[in-house]
Amino acid sequence: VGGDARAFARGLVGARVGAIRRRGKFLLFDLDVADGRPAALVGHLRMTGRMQVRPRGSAPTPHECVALDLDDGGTFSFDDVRKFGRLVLVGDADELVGALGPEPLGASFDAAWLHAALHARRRAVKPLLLDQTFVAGLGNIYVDEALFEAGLHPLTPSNRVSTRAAARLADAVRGILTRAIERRGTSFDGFYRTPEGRPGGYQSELKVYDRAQEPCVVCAAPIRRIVVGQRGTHFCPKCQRRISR
DNA sequence: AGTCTATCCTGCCGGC
DNA sequence: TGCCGGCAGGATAGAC
Repeated sequence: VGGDARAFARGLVGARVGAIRRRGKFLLFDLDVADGRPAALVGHLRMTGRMQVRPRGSAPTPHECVALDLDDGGTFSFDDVRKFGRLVLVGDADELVGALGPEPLGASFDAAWLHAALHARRRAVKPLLLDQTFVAGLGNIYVDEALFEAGLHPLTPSNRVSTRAAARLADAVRGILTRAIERRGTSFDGFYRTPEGRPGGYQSELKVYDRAQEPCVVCAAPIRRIVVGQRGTHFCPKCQRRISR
């Protein structure tokens, strides 16, 4: 979308796909090509993007933006209703990957690291967690859920998060992501689908996200919705105080 | 440097 | 009924 389609095609024709990796929310297709051509195809689904392989000659998906014929008879299809997604050729995928923060399910993401990293900045904790260069892979839904689980108000200054609260937050982030992956994602708005075309199941486990005015599952106080950094933000005013313990 | 704000895009929902 | 304004959100460019 918006790029130079001709150059995109020129860089891909004849390229061989090597490893396929994920880093944060990015999908990386390493390309085995020589002579200075782009070395990786980088994809991002953003809100509504979908990638799938359909039989060559089959009907394009409703909002197909890119179709790439593969040599095994399939067609790689990138479909995106809102055109927020990206599919870009880059020379060095490690450049992009290196700019991202640690993987929240990786070994380096733990309570001690998180506490130190939070205290190295002075920013509201929610926008910081959404910053992909701080931690890679967290989106709006899971940040709201993690902050609730940790009992942290979304506007808490990052350098005021206590050691104990940072430990709760690290546990919450890992637990929620692990559970959400088990349930194959969150499909509350009808957009997100698994590669098999089925909705995920985590939406039924959401405790604050999209639950404004509904009772908190812990204390029954009405869940509040505010806007933080242009993002809808949901929290329990009783369970998530501004001062962390 | 670090932090904040506007922008992209379109299907859906609520209000009149 | 039908129309239309407003809302949702990840990343990024540009502003301060």
